[in-house]
Amino acid sequence: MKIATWNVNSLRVRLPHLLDWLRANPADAVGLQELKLQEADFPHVELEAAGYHAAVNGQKTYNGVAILAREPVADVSRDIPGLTDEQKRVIAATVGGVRLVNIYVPNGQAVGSEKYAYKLGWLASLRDYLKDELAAHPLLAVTGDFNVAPADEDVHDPQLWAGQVLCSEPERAAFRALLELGLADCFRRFPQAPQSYTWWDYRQAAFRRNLGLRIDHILASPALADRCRACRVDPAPRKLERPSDHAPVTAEFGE
DNA sequence: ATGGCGCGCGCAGCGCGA
Repeated sequence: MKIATWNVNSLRVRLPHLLDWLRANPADAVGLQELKLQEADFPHVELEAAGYHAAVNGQKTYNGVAILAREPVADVSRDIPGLTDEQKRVIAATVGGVRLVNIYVPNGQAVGSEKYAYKLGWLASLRDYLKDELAAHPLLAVTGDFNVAPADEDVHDPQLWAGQVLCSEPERAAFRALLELGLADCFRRFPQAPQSYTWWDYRQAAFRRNLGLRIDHILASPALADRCRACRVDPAPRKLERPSDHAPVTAEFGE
Protein backbone atom coordinates (compact mmCIF):
# COMPACT_ATOMS: atom_id res chain seq x y z
CA MET A 1 0.00 0.00 0.00
CA LYS A 2 1.34 3.40 -1.02
CA ILE A 3 0.25 6.44 0.96
CA ALA A 4 1.11 9.96 -0.16
CA THR A 5 0.71 13.55 1.04
CA TRP A 6 0.75 16.74 -1.01
CA ASN A 7 -0.01 20.38 -0.27
CA VAL A 8 -1.27 21.45 -3.70
CA ASN A 9 -1.74 25.18 -2.91
CA SER A 10 -5.07 25.49 -4.78
CA LEU A 11 -6.54 22.31 -6.21
CA ARG A 12 -8.21 24.33 -8.98
CA VAL A 13 -4.85 25.50 -10.28
CA ARG A 14 -2.98 22.26 -9.59
CA LEU A 15 -5.48 19.64 -10.80
CA PRO A 16 -3.54 18.95 -14.04
CA HIS A 17 -0.34 18.38 -12.03
CA LEU A 18 -2.18 16.14 -9.60
CA LEU A 19 -3.75 14.02 -12.36
CA ASP A 20 -0.39 13.68 -14.13
CA TRP A 21 1.32 12.76 -10.87
CA LEU A 22 -1.32 10.14 -9.98
CA ARG A 23 -0.90 8.54 -13.41
CA ALA A 24 2.86 8.24 -12.88
CA ASN A 25 2.60 7.49 -9.15
CA PRO A 26 -0.55 5.47 -8.54
CA ALA A 27 -0.72 5.80 -4.76
CA ASP A 28 -3.48 3.87 -3.00
CA ALA A 29 -4.32 6.85 -0.78
CA VAL A 30 -3.37 10.52 -0.93
CA GLY A 31 -3.82 13.26 1.64
CA LEU A 32 -4.23 16.68 0.01
CA GLN A 33 -3.93 20.05 1.75
CA GLU A 34 -4.68 23.68 0.85
CA LEU A 35 -7.47 22.87 -1.57
CA LYS A 36 -8.71 26.49 -1.30
CA LEU A 37 -12.16 25.40 -2.46
CA GLN A 38 -15.42 24.13 -1.01
CA GLU A 39 -16.69 20.66 -1.73
CA ALA A 40 -19.24 21.94 -4.29
CA ASP A 41 -16.24 22.90 -6.43
CA PHE A 42 -14.22 19.73 -5.76
CA PRO A 43 -13.27 17.92 -9.00
CA HIS A 44 -14.93 14.62 -8.08
CA VAL A 45 -15.62 13.73 -11.73
CA GLU A 46 -12.04 14.17 -12.90
CA LEU A 47 -10.62 12.25 -9.94
CA GLU A 48 -13.12 9.43 -10.28
CA ALA A 49 -12.12 9.16 -13.93
CA ALA A 50 -8.54 8.83 -12.66
CA GLY A 51 -9.64 5.98 -10.38
CA TYR A 52 -9.97 7.80 -7.07
CA HIS A 53 -12.75 8.17 -4.54
CA ALA A 54 -12.53 11.27 -2.36
CA ALA A 55 -13.57 12.45 1.07
CA VAL A 56 -13.46 16.24 1.34
CA ASN A 57 -13.40 18.84 4.09
CA GLY A 58 -13.52 21.95 1.94
CA GLN A 59 -13.26 25.67 2.59
CA LYS A 60 -13.41 28.62 0.23
CA THR A 61 -10.17 30.60 -0.31
CA TYR A 62 -8.19 29.12 2.58
CA ASN A 63 -7.29 25.67 3.94
CA GLY A 64 -9.37 22.66 2.85
CA VAL A 65 -8.21 19.03 2.96
CA ALA A 66 -9.16 15.76 1.25
CA ILE A 67 -8.33 12.07 1.21
CA LEU A 68 -8.18 10.33 -2.17
CA ALA A 69 -8.28 6.54 -2.33
CA ARG A 70 -8.52 3.82 -4.96
CA GLU A 71 -10.81 1.86 -2.62
CA PRO A 72 -13.97 3.41 -1.25
CA VAL A 73 -13.31 5.44 1.91
CA ALA A 74 -15.14 4.50 5.10
CA ASP A 75 -15.87 6.13 8.46
CA VAL A 76 -15.08 9.67 7.34
CA SER A 77 -14.54 12.17 10.15
CA ARG A 78 -13.98 15.91 9.75
CA ASP A 79 -12.12 18.37 12.01
CA ILE A 80 -10.75 17.66 15.50
CA PRO A 81 -13.59 16.46 17.74
CA GLY A 82 -14.25 18.93 20.53
CA LEU A 83 -12.12 21.71 19.02
CA THR A 84 -14.00 24.85 18.00
CA ASP A 85 -12.30 25.86 14.77
CA GLU A 86 -13.86 27.34 11.62
CA GLN A 87 -10.75 26.43 9.62
CA LYS A 88 -10.99 23.19 7.67
CA ARG A 89 -7.70 21.49 8.42
CA VAL A 90 -8.44 17.85 9.28
CA ILE A 91 -10.10 14.87 7.62
CA ALA A 92 -9.87 11.21 8.62
CA ALA A 93 -11.05 8.03 6.92
CA THR A 94 -10.39 4.31 6.84
CA VAL A 95 -8.96 2.85 3.63
CA GLY A 96 -7.97 -0.78 3.17
CA GLY A 97 -7.89 -1.41 6.91
CA VAL A 98 -5.65 1.60 7.60
CA ARG A 99 -6.91 4.65 9.47
CA LEU A 100 -5.74 7.83 7.74
CA VAL A 101 -5.68 11.22 9.43
CA ASN A 102 -4.79 14.00 7.00
CA ILE A 103 -3.91 17.41 8.45
CA TYR A 104 -2.99 20.95 7.49
CA VAL A 105 -1.30 22.46 10.54
CA PRO A 106 -1.61 26.26 10.93
CA ASN A 107 1.39 28.17 9.62
CA GLY A 108 1.87 30.31 12.73
CA GLN A 109 3.01 33.43 10.83
CA ALA A 110 5.62 34.60 13.36
CA VAL A 111 6.82 33.45 16.77
CA GLY A 112 4.87 35.33 19.44
CA SER A 113 1.96 36.28 17.16
CA GLU A 114 -1.68 35.42 17.75
CA LYS A 115 -1.48 32.93 14.89
CA TYR A 116 1.52 31.29 16.55
CA ALA A 117 -0.45 30.83 19.79
CA TYR A 118 -3.32 29.37 17.73
CA LYS A 119 -0.84 26.96 16.10
CA LEU A 120 0.55 25.70 19.41
CA GLY A 121 -2.93 25.27 20.87
CA TRP A 122 -4.04 23.50 17.72
CA LEU A 123 -1.08 21.10 17.91
CA ALA A 124 -1.93 20.30 21.53
CA SER A 125 -5.50 19.44 20.48
CA LEU A 126 -4.12 17.36 17.60
CA ARG A 127 -1.98 15.38 20.02
CA ASP A 128 -4.98 14.53 22.21
CA TYR A 129 -7.01 13.56 19.14
CA LEU A 130 -4.24 11.32 17.77
CA LYS A 131 -3.81 9.65 21.14
CA ASP A 132 -7.45 8.57 20.93
CA GLU A 133 -7.13 7.55 17.27
CA LEU A 134 -4.06 5.43 18.10
CA ALA A 135 -5.95 3.66 20.86
CA ALA A 136 -8.79 2.88 18.45
CA HIS A 137 -6.77 2.03 15.33
CA PRO A 138 -3.58 -0.09 15.51
CA LEU A 139 -2.88 0.72 11.84
CA LEU A 140 -2.82 4.52 11.73
CA ALA A 141 -1.10 6.91 9.32
CA VAL A 142 -0.98 10.68 9.79
CA THR A 143 -0.28 12.55 6.56
CA GLY A 144 0.03 16.24 6.05
CA ASP A 145 1.62 19.62 5.96
CA PHE A 146 2.79 19.85 9.57
CA ASN A 147 4.39 23.27 9.13
CA VAL A 148 7.20 22.10 11.42
CA ALA A 149 10.76 21.25 10.38
CA PRO A 150 11.51 18.69 13.10
CA ALA A 151 15.30 19.09 13.26
CA ASP A 152 18.14 21.19 11.88
CA GLU A 153 18.84 18.55 9.21
CA ASP A 154 15.40 19.43 7.81
CA VAL A 155 16.43 23.06 7.22
CA HIS A 156 18.69 24.42 4.46
CA ASP A 157 20.18 27.07 6.74
CA PRO A 158 19.60 26.21 10.41
CA GLN A 159 21.31 29.39 11.61
CA LEU A 160 19.10 31.61 9.46
CA TRP A 161 15.98 29.77 10.65
CA ALA A 162 16.99 29.31 14.30
CA GLY A 163 14.05 30.22 16.53
CA GLN A 164 11.90 31.25 13.55
CA VAL A 165 8.41 29.99 12.90
CA LEU A 166 8.40 26.40 11.55
CA CYS A 167 11.65 25.75 13.44
CA SER A 168 11.10 27.16 16.93
CA GLU A 169 11.60 24.93 19.94
CA PRO A 170 7.94 24.97 21.07
CA GLU A 171 6.87 23.82 17.58
CA ARG A 172 9.52 21.10 17.53
CA ALA A 173 8.45 20.02 21.03
CA ALA A 174 4.86 19.75 19.77
CA PHE A 175 6.09 17.55 16.90
CA ARG A 176 8.11 15.38 19.29
CA ALA A 177 4.99 15.00 21.45
CA LEU A 178 3.36 13.28 18.45
CA LEU A 179 6.32 10.91 18.15
CA GLU A 180 6.10 10.25 21.89
CA LEU A 181 2.59 8.89 21.33
CA GLY A 182 4.33 6.12 19.40
CA LEU A 183 4.11 7.61 15.92
CA ALA A 184 7.18 7.21 13.69
CA ASP A 185 8.42 9.72 11.10
CA CYS A 186 8.51 7.34 8.12
CA PHE A 187 11.04 9.45 6.22
CA ARG A 188 13.69 9.10 8.91
CA ARG A 189 13.34 5.32 9.09
CA PHE A 190 15.49 5.12 5.94
CA PRO A 191 18.77 6.55 4.70
CA GLN A 192 18.02 9.76 2.79
CA ALA A 193 20.00 12.13 0.65
CA PRO A 194 21.26 15.09 2.67
CA GLN A 195 19.31 18.33 2.17
CA SER A 196 16.04 16.53 1.42
CA TYR A 197 13.18 19.03 1.62
CA THR A 198 9.46 19.20 0.80
CA TRP A 199 8.87 22.97 0.54
CA TRP A 200 10.74 25.75 -1.24
CA ASP A 201 9.79 29.44 -1.30
CA TYR A 202 8.56 30.73 -4.66
CA ARG A 203 10.97 33.66 -4.32
CA GLN A 204 14.71 33.93 -4.84
CA ALA A 205 14.87 30.84 -7.07
CA ALA A 206 14.72 28.86 -3.83
CA PHE A 207 13.97 25.53 -5.51
CA ARG A 208 16.81 25.80 -8.01
CA ARG A 209 19.16 26.61 -5.12
CA ASN A 210 17.53 23.93 -2.89
CA LEU A 211 16.78 26.47 -0.17
CA GLY A 212 14.06 24.34 1.40
CA LEU A 213 12.50 22.89 4.51
CA ARG A 214 11.12 19.44 5.28
CA ILE A 215 7.70 20.23 6.73
CA ASP A 216 5.43 17.65 5.04
CA HIS A 217 5.39 14.31 6.80
CA ILE A 218 3.92 10.83 7.00
CA LEU A 219 3.75 9.41 10.52
CA ALA A 220 2.86 5.79 11.26
CA SER A 221 1.69 3.87 14.30
CA PRO A 222 4.06 1.13 15.58
CA ALA A 223 2.29 -1.72 13.77
CA LEU A 224 2.13 0.24 10.52
CA ALA A 225 5.69 1.55 10.81
CA ASP A 226 6.89 -2.05 11.04
CA ARG A 227 5.48 -2.55 7.56
CA CYS A 228 7.04 0.61 6.10
CA ARG A 229 9.37 -0.34 3.24
CA ALA A 230 10.30 3.07 1.85
CA CYS A 231 9.58 6.79 2.15
CA ARG A 232 10.62 9.42 -0.34
CA VAL A 233 10.04 12.97 -1.55
CA ASP A 234 9.28 13.47 -5.25
CA PRO A 235 10.67 16.84 -6.35
CA ALA A 236 9.56 16.36 -9.99
CA PRO A 237 6.27 18.32 -9.79
CA ARG A 238 8.11 21.28 -8.22
CA LYS A 239 10.01 21.65 -11.54
CA LEU A 240 6.87 22.14 -13.64
CA GLU A 241 5.34 25.42 -14.81
CA ARG A 242 3.17 27.00 -12.09
CA PRO A 243 4.07 24.42 -9.44
CA SER A 244 2.84 24.03 -5.93
CA ASP A 245 5.52 25.26 -3.54
CA HIS A 246 5.35 21.81 -1.84
CA ALA A 247 6.49 18.44 -3.18
CA PRO A 248 4.60 15.19 -2.60
CA VAL A 249 5.89 12.61 -0.11
CA THR A 250 5.12 8.89 -0.48
CA ALA A 251 5.47 5.99 1.96
CA GLU A 252 5.19 2.33 0.94
CA PHE A 253 3.88 -0.35 3.26
CA GLY A 254 4.15 -4.13 2.91
CA GLU A 255 1.86 -6.85 4.20
C1' DA B 1 14.69 50.63 2.88
C1' DT B 2 12.22 45.98 3.54
C1' DG B 3 10.26 43.17 -1.05
C1' DG B 4 11.05 39.30 -3.53
C1' DC B 5 6.37 34.80 -5.55
C1' DG B 6 1.89 32.86 -6.13
C1' DC B 7 -2.75 32.24 -4.67
C1' DG B 8 -7.93 33.95 -3.97
C1' DC B 9 -10.93 37.54 -4.59
C1' DG B 10 -12.48 40.25 -8.02
C1' DC B 11 -10.96 43.87 -11.13
C1' DA B 12 -7.12 47.07 -7.41
C1' DG B 13 -4.43 45.84 -4.50
C1' DC B 14 -4.43 43.42 -0.21
C1' DG B 15 -4.19 39.25 3.10
C1' DC B 16 -1.97 35.22 3.48
C1' DG B 17 1.33 31.56 3.10
C1' DA B 18 6.16 29.55 4.94
